Amino acid sequence: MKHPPDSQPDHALAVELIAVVASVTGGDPCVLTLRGGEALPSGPFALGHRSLQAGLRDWVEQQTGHPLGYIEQLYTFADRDRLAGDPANGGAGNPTGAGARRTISISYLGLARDDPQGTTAPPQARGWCGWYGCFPWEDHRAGPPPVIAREILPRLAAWADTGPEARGRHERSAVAFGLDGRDWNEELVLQRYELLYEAGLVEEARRAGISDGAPPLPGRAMVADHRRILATGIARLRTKIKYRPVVFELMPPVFTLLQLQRAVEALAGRLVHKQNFRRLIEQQDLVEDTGETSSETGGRPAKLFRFRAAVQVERIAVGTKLPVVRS
Amino acid sequence: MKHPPDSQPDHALAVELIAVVASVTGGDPCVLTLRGGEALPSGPFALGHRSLQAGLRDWVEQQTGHPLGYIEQLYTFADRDRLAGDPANGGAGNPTGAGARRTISISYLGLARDDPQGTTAPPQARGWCGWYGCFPWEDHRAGPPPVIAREILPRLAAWADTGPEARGRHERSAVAFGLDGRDWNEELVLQRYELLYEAGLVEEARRAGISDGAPPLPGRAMVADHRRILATGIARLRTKIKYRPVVFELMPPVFTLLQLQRAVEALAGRLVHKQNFRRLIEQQDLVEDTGETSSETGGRPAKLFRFRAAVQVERIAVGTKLPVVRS
DNA sequence: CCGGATTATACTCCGATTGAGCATAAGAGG
DNA sequence: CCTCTTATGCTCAATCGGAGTATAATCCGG
Repeated sequence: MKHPPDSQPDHALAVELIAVVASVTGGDPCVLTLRGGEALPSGPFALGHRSLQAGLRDWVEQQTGHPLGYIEQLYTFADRDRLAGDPANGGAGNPTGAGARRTISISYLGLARDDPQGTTAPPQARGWCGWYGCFPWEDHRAGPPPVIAREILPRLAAWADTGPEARGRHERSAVAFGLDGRDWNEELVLQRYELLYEAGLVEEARRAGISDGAPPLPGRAMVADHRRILATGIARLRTKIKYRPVVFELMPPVFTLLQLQRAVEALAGRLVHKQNFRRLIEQQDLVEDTGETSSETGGRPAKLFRFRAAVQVERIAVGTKLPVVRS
Repeated sequence: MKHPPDSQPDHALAVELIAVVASVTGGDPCVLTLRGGEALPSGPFALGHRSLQAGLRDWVEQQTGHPLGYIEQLYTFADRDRLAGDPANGGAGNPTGAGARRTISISYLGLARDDPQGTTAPPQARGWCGWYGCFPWEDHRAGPPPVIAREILPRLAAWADTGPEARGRHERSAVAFGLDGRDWNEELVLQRYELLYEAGLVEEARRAGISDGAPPLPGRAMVADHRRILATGIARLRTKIKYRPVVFELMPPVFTLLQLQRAVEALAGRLVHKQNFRRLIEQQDLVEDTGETSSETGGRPAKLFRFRAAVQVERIAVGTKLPVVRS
């Protein structure tokens, strides 16, 4: 057909599916992991799979026992040196030259409810692992984490000073961490992680031979580039909750507005204005009153709401804006 | 390592890179194609490629001679029956069962300036092919195209009536085409194409055995599922121009605000309010005055502007909004 | 039974943003 | 000079979004 004759299937290419499955348990955002937080669920894409989605669901369910609800494709990774230094990939003994076997990872973001059906085991026992254990600098719900001012900023500044493009490095740091009067932007999860990687402040960078000499930052590392994929997923979710009603995929069937707010705050890593949040939810008709109330919370009983499923279809239509002309 | 023993590389998997490269020529949005609009540039991903992006650039440049500027990953396709009935894939003689060879297509969106350097050949001769030739129902700059009311809506309605889930089909049609008092949403390019495909109104559907009996809608079909991939690219670009200054990648180094507006309108497929558009551009500091003017346009000479490159970095920081609390 | 403490929910206020349009400026062409 | 055409400046009202005040229900300890 249309390709040159050297287009035979390349036997050194492996295609794998990998999942970032998020939930909120006990007020904290979690991701589904294997082996106590070391790795994301993943498995090879096989001919038997009807589609990428189907294959992904199979693997996740098989490896973790959790059925998935909503899923969406995240990103496809295939850089030659993305697994550099990873022991599972041959480690230092298998440097990243040509001829190495190449893995293409197609990542998905999934959302699930943590459903402690019958079990009394803690979430960790069921594979859930808190995000902020991997990214301590991302949780600003109680103000900026001290690690930023105490460790990250000085070390980033030192790194920026050394480089040939000091100017650019300083600016990227400033944008990523909201310095010089800029606002903190919770969506820049991936940019921050990649900056820290480049600067040699995270464990994975040191595996690849990049380090600033000091020990890595606090924050649990993961196998291969799984932490980068997780960062990609978190970033996507933080963006998405703002224009599509996906939070509800993480909520129980019935909930109070404060519970909903706490879930959003957990994901976004920052606090939201209570009254304005309620106004936002209500004026968009996202929820409906169940008529019942909950008095679990200590104060005045809260109304219980349920998500209006009809919204799923309607809300597809809300775009962002351009100064269009009507006629 | 961590996967079951059957995780050997699958020799029946082929990985291809495929590009939707957009530009605006003479006021109309175009995409870079091969063979007069039949196919998008594409080629197998090879071990020699440093990264997906690098491989894509190689293929596009080799096949079309156009160097790429901005590119971003779009989506990865691998459904078993996405190439159903495509002659290049074995056609009807190679039904889509298991055992068939499987192609994974990693698609990218690229932006390029059409640069008629030296040539006087028309854009088509250089591989550019107007979007709206493929999607006549997407161009609303001169009002809703008549084909919608005359052909699409009646046939969609008929299709919706027959189905078991008539309710859902009608609602999806209404959302996609802005019926029943809803607004037209130019971002839903992919939803519309997929709806028309499901309803059997487009050529590609008939290849796969889906048709409503009548001849396909006007609009040039493409090889395999390239038209779907193009729809994905257009949708992404229409979304993206609203929150990231990517239009400038399509503009000459110096331009008038009206030229800029026309480019945006070409992409969005609808007209924008002139004065408000200017206000938007200026208040975001996206451009700077060059001091020169152009009198090409027949009326009062227009100031010439240039894109402020500094914005690229700054604008990364603009997120969407949540009612956050400041402290 | 009363007075906090605690959470829920209703409303108000104001500045910024956005949609829509009017008015004026500066050329070209007759 | 008059008219046509495009460019550009400016106004006005409606809406949105951020921030805070006020009031309503509960629980709990005394």
